Amino acid sequence: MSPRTPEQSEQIREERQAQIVEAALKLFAEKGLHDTKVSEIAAQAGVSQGTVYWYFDSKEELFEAAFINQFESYVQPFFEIFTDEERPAADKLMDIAAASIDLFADKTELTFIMLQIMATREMADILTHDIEEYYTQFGVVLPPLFEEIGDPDPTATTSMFIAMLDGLMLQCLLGPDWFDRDQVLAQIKVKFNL
Amino acid sequence: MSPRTPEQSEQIREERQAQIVEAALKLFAEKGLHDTKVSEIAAQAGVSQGTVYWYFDSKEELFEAAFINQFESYVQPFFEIFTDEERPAADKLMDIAAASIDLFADKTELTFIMLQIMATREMADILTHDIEEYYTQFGVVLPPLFEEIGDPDPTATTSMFIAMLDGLMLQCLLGPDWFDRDQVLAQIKVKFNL
Amino acid sequence: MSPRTPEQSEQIREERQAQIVEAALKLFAEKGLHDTKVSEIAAQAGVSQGTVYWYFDSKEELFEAAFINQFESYVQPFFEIFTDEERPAADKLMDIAAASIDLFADKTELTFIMLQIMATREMADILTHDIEEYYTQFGVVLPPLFEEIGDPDPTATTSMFIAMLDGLMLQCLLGPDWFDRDQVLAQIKVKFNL
Amino acid sequence: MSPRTPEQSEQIREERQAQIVEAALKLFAEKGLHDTKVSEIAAQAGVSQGTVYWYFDSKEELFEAAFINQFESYVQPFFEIFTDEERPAADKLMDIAAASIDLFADKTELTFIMLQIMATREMADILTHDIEEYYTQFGVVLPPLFEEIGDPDPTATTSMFIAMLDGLMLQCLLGPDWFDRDQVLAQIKVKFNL
DNA sequence: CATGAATGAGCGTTCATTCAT
DNA sequence: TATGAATGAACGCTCATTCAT
Repeated sequence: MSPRTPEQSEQIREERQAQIVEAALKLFAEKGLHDTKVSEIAAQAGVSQGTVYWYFDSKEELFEAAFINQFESYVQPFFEIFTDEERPAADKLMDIAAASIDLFADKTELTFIMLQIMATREMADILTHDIEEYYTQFGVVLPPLFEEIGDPDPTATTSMFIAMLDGLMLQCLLGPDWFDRDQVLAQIKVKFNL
Repeated sequence: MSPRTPEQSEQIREERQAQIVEAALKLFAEKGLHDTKVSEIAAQAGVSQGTVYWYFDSKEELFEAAFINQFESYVQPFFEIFTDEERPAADKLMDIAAASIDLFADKTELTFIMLQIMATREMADILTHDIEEYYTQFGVVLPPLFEEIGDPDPTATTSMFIAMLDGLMLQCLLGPDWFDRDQVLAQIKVKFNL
Repeated sequence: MSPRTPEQSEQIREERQAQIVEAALKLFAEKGLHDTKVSEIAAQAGVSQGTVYWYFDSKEELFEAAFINQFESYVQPFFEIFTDEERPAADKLMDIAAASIDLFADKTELTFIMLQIMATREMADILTHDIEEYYTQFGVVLPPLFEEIGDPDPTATTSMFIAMLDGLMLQCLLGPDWFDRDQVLAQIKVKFNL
Repeated sequence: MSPRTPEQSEQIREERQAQIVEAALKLFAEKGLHDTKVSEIAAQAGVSQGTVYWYFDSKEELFEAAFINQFESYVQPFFEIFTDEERPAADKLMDIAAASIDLFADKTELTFIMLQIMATREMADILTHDIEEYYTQFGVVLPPLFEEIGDPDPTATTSMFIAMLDGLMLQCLLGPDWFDRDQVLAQIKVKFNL
């Protein structure tokens, strides 16, 4: 009956937020921003509608929060690979390919949401910006790696490489059986001389 | 004085329908199904809201009609390449790559809409089905071509090839400047031995 | 190819009008004024929507026309009985009862429409007026007949008598099997001393 | 500060629902289902349109709810008379007649709505079913009563009796002055030997 | 006379958001 | 903090009516 300590309060806040974000992520991925009702998110999260608005100012903000929150953990693995000084370029590139495929298969929900953002020109610019930055990073980091392994046109090859990974993402989304992970990785190794 | 002949009626019907589909396509691509209001489509098409409903039973039906209508002309070029008996496999594959890139750049609107459909799991199954069929076709036609040019693993290579083209589509959508068409085509030629 | 004579024109007019009124009557009776669309009436009558408006200024006018048109032939039998000088009062009253029951069974459609009019307070006053006049007529004509046969309270008896006939109408509408025409007529004869 | 207790919530729910049903009943009776706008019901009930939909899924459901809700209290008096073991048959029948007339005069609104339901063939079957059941009850309970008082054809007499009461209902609806309650009751007593 | 395409006001319904408790 | 009742702007859709042909 004693009032909660600030720490407890904080903890509750974080738990509730996480609950709501998780619920939102699931439903947004399934049905998109507009077909997901706040009431559904509340129900899925086991809280009332009012509570959703206690933690987020609007549905859109919740969407952004859900996206950004997850996006960082999404991008993390790549930056770890990028910054590993020791590993040879060829191995790094193979690691990126593998990480990419596995990530898409794992974090399907976020992937769907990314796609939704890209599929609509007028969607919140912040998000589009985040995604563009992510692509840009790849565009900066990858060419030197391809150069290192003697690729004749590192820029174009980078485009192909990124494109291929993104395309595999689409195939993942359509269904888990569109390609064989290991066979495809093997061919990537061959085709890109890794 | 006299009522319109059936031919005139039919012609009017087709014209109006085309107007509306065109307007819808544009707006759907820009803003997605939900953010596009029927009133906007009507205004863009230069007709009244009621007229939209004279030709289509619902906004959703219009979305599907707009999609399917365009989808066929979208897919056409590929089937023409597929069925050309004379052309060597390597050339066909290069033609497909070029056609794909050019198509995405050309028919941006439909491409956006396809992406929207894929980005939402619960979207009209008919449409998803159409798209899946399209992918399946590629999965059937391409492996023999890669086999013909001596590729060691035609299935996996096909996955890579399709993925790459789709990924380039995504890059097209993000903006026209993400890659250089000709350089990338040149690298495709090299990497896939075409 | 020669133009129609005025007589032919007139005949066509009347035929068309009759077609439309008949169709309207049927649909109004089934579904009521509001649930019957003009397009349905047109289809049922085998003409275009525009044609309906060529003959009637509005849906409401068509409703009234359909009602009034039929109402006269509905009321006719009663006035014939009323004005037959020769027939004894008791026989007249039995005739009225029989005519009433048979009429309700016969002209079900109009009966439904009358009921709809009565069921809604704000319905076109003209129609309500017609119906009230019809009741009033009965209220004027019947008491003397009951007086003639020595009824102690002709006014109250008239109310009962009319009410009973109307109530039998309701039973007719609910279904044809709610009462046995001849048995009920026999009891009317007994109860009202006819 | 603290959220409402479940009891408070429940109470509010019931109050609001009653408000809305009452408003709906009034307007439906006056103008019928279609001519009554949800916005009008909301205004009459002193709530917003949204609130109407918080309590009822659709206008039609509200119509049914309003009807059913009231129908039970409508029918109640009759069943009390039916089940009174002591009272002689003749008295029961007179009670029924009196109760019927008074009910129609009292609960005019529900009576109008019943009539609307009966006047349209295609109206919600549940409601028609309720009304039919009500008639059937009378058809079961009344004949033995008439038999008890020595009526020669209890079935036919029952039809007449019910019909008369319904017909008086119609006269009530047309206006309060169409008949004199006590005089008519007196004549009923005479004619039906009660 | 007749057609049916076109109109647009109007209504039912939804749902993000607010707020009293 | 949390609830869920309440709000009302907004939108999809209907359909009586009009009008060019």
